[in-house]
Amino acid sequence: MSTLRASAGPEEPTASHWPVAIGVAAGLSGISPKMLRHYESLGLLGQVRRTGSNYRQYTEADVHTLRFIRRARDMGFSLEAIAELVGLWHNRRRSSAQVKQIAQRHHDELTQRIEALQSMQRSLKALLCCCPGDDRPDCPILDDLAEPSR
Amino acid sequence: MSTLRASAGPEEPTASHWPVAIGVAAGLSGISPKMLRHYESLGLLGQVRRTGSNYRQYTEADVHTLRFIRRARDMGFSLEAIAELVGLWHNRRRSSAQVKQIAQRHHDELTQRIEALQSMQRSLKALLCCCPGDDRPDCPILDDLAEPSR
DNA sequence: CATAAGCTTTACCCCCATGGGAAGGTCAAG
DNA sequence: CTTGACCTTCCCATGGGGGTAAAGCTTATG
Repeated sequence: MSTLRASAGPEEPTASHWPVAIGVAAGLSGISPKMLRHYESLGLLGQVRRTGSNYRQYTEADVHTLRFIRRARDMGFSLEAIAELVGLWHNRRRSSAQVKQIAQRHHDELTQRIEALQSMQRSLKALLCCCPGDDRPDCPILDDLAEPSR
Repeated sequence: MSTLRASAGPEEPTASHWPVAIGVAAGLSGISPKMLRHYESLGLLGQVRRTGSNYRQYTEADVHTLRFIRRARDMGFSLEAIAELVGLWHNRRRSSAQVKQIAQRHHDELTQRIEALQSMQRSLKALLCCCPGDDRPDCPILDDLAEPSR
């Protein structure tokens, strides 16, 4: 056990000492150290402070932002959209309309992706129900892929 | 106009002379030359014949396989699954159960992906309907991303 | 025959979001 | 001091493509 890690329990919601090292920030935010470095390189976090030996030091505010990012990612926002959302979150002169527009755009993209997948699934289902699934080679799935019936 | 291209109309379903060059095969199959080379490097097509000057030559059977691949791709099969499907298609000792298993697995994966996207969309919708979308900064979307209400 | 246009070849770099791993520096405990 | 966990940067891989460039081949035209 290293004192760099959170001292209390596993996945404790609060860290003992601020600022914290990347491993602790990862545990607290639910984002892997790998991704933390990546997000930083993409500018999602601004500049993270460093120790004399170049270790990253995450403040409580940083970890708060990371949790924000994590939840946005869980909703499927692209990293580009997340960067915009974080920017608006930290901007007091934002309008809720700006935020809503980003969210609405993502919602519409989700609709399109869902419909595309559902369309594939409908085609697939139509073929699946015709296939006997037995030991013989005759298979309407392959037949349709070879030359569609339409 | 080059005689390497299909001679009759645009997007004609049959080519004049077999074998054909990659551009013609691309037009006939609906797969870009780039992807034809990529699929070949992945072993989806076996080895394509070459001319003395190293140009690929696609037979009618090759193009038939390419159309098979194209339709499988349109249904969202992974290239790995497509490789299996092509193998079964060309194998007289296959059983339709083998094909059906691959298709069923893909169907289940689609179900999971659709459900994941729908779950995101539900969360998003719940936030969207609470956001006024006006000029003021107060935004329940940002509030929820910052600290989820539950 | 010569040249230009258009095709093909290989070999790169890019996108998304994420993961693995190497090579080397740093730090606390035994 | 050694061990081993942790950190740093950098490269490579995924899937399913996109593009770009330099070079070579083929065909049509003058």
